[in-house]
Amino acid sequence: MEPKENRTTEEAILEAAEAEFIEKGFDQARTVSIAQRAGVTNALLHYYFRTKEQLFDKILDRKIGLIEEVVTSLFADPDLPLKERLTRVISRHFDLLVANPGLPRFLMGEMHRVAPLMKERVLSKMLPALMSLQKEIDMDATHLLLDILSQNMFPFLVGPALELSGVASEGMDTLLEQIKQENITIILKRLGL
Amino acid sequence: MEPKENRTTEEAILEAAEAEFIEKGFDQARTVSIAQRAGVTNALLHYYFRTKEQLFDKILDRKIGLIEEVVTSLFADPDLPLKERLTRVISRHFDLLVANPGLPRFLMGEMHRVAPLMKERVLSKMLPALMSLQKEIDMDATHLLLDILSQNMFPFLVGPALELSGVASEGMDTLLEQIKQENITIILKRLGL
DNA sequence: ATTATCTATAGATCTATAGATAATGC
DNA sequence: ATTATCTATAGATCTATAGATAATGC
Repeated sequence: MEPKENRTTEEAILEAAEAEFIEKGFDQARTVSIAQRAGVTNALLHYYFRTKEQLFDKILDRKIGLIEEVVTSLFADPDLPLKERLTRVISRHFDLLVANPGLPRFLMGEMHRVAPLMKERVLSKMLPALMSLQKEIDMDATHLLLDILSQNMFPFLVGPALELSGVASEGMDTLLEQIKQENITIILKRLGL
Repeated sequence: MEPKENRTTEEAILEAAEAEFIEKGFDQARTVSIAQRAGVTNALLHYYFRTKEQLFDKILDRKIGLIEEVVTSLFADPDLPLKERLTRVISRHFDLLVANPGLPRFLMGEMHRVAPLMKERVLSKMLPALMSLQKEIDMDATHLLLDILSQNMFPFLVGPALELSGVASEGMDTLLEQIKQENITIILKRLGL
């Protein structure tokens, strides 16, 4: 048959792969398990994506795209006051993490694979925006950006440990909202805004 | 021969294992590679430690011991003013990380294995100290502790990415000292100290 | 007559053990 | 006569491919 534009199978594999990779990381993820989740034979996975690594790269690419989007949007609207722009960026990034709570752990865990792609895509695209931001603030702009990302990511990294500290899942929504506001306040305060 | 109290071989394996596990994590670590580093056959590794997992647990135990030590020492000296105690704890913990820069990534990466042991050992031991601390501050004490740990750990987690932001390794010492002081300031400021 | 899918399996990679031998303390 | 060490390999586990067959567009 001709390329039946079979989004269904291909997408099913991609979705299953995303879930599996984020849950278990590259090493613990099993191609057979991914195929199973997708409801296909593992041979099909290789038919569509050739190797486990190529499949992983597709997933990683998507995820980095998400971050890229948020972070660069941060530096759009140069007319908006600095304070508003920062608030927005922090807020959007945090919301992204709420929607993808496994992302920080995933990225950290696969840092060796992530770093090069991250460098190529995110950092290079952001350089001009960072330079312009640098004119508006005292501290190092890259440092500030890293601080924002890290401060937002941390609660998700220690998620499992958070349960330890006895946070019931009912109060989770309000707790997250609280943390978000705290993060905004802390960053702004650091800049004297 | 009788148990020749052969610390040399056993310790060699432990040291090699520590390096390998911290570099590569449990999954990527190879028992053969560990044995090689230690200058012995991999059969010996199994002879002394039975399984890869048991060897790993030995290493993990040591590392958690380090953190436990610092964190609990944090709450010793109840006579010292709060500000001094916190400064000490943050400082000691940061120094520990400087001496073990791979530790944060390792712990995060193996969180599933780490969490239970962490809970059992560190948290339970710390509970009384946390309760007493709670009387002295407004915010949640556990939250504060997590903040301290996370704030200190982050620079090491994003270490690879730090290189990206163009930090030369010559200035590393002073940079780290700077970050440490910043972290202290930030935490104290948050408590109004 | 090209693409999609399946079954079966080759091949690679690792952990762990069996079994033999060397070293050492009693 | 017990412990330490070596060589060789069994066994488990996964990825990836070969080769056959079913489905579909031209």
